[in-house]
Amino acid sequence: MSKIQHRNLYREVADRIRDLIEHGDLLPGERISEKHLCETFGVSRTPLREALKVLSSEGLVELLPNRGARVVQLTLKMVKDTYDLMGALEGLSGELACQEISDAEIERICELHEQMLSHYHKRELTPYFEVNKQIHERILMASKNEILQEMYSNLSQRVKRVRYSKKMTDSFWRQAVEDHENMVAALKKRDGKLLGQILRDHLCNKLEVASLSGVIEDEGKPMRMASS
Amino acid sequence: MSKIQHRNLYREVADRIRDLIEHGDLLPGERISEKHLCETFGVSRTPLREALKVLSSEGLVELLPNRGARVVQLTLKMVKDTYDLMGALEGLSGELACQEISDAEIERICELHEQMLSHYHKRELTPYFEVNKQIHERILMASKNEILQEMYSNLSQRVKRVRYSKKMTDSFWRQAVEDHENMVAALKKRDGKLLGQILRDHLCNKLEVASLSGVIEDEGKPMRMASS
DNA sequence: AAAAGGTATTATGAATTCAAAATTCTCACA
DNA sequence: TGTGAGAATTTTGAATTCATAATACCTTTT
Repeated sequence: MSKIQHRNLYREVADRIRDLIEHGDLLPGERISEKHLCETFGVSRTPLREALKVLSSEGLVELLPNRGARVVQLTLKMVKDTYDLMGALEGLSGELACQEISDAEIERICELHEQMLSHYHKRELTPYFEVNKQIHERILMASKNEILQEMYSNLSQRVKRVRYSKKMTDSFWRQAVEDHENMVAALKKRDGKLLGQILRDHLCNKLEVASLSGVIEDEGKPMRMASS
Repeated sequence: MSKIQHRNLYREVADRIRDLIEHGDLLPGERISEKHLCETFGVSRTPLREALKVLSSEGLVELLPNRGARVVQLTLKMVKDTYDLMGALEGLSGELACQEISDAEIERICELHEQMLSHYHKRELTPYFEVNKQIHERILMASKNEILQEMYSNLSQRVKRVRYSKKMTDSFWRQAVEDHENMVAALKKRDGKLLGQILRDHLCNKLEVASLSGVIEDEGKPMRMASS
């Protein structure tokens, strides 16, 4: 692990800690040793502690007065709440996108949609998810609402480290693709209300939450994390 | 200005700075002098700087590398974006509330609604707004989604310091009350979809943004703030 | 008088130091 | 062997110090 560049130190440190959390190198519940992290990054406690404050207000770590910091332990409830929020934000992004998006960008999304369909028909799961993600990202960008984008990526970051088995049953998958067909249609018509509605109800989120049930230790109790 | 209590210093400092910003004692664009604030609060630079980091990730101040901090200067676009987001979050709160709320709490909201109607009929603007706010807050609480509540209050904080004249024309006001009638009806029926829809479209937000046009210096340019 | 260049001052970024709280360890005693 | 009081150690919270970047000031030159 290479030493950190000395520019905007606290921000770099925050980025690195985010990575550690996302990749499961820092486990939830586990106490974060300032000293240890300082040595790993080769920085003093000042920027490290500043980074922890930021991460705390991002909801990634929690600070216990006089007792240091720890990675937030997600519960099923918290993940559900987060996905509900992300759904609402995606809905808004759809509404706004219809007002703001350019014809060229609609065209680009249609192309991606075709690609996605192709992956669907060939049953190529990973590329399907990749293109799927890009479509959602492009709609989010098209909303031209930066605060929305920031909030969405913050929420996304919070739940990134949860690994669940995406049990893509055939009927689920068909439904998802159908949703996307409707999305593209709504986008072409620039029907914001409709696109928003579809995105809010898009089963992608619901599916993910549903599949969580299998990975959960116990309702209201901490969740199992990915170990990498 | 009394000295600060020495417990969770950075948090206290952040609270105090939030107040200063909200009340217009720290003006947008103006550089925040660390030294000055340290003296006012009677703390060292360490907790102050930690507080600034937090406020920065809350979107209240911006940090310029090697050039200190300043209060974020809101533009009309930023305020619009924020209100769009708040609308979406209120919509979600409505959907969730219908699933989670207790009959007693519905009853309580109905009472508040009656109060609000009474203020409306007597044309008591300030009490009307007060009760109105309480109703929205209670629906937000009823969603039982803490992250949603946090995000909403963060967004709310960002635009709090903008003072605009609420030009409550008669037709606007009547429409708002009608919206509330529909909201209460949807809540009683526990029709989440409907309540969400109403809240998203509720003209309260739109109205507020609309009235901003009068207070704005220039599109895309910084906004005039309240001076207190 | 205005502009340019260079020095002095100030403010910020980060490391270090100091104080206080929490944790661990030791050892007496049941 | 287990338990608890108290000392020693570690860790955190906050102030201070040090280094560097930005700003202000002052001189010099045209």
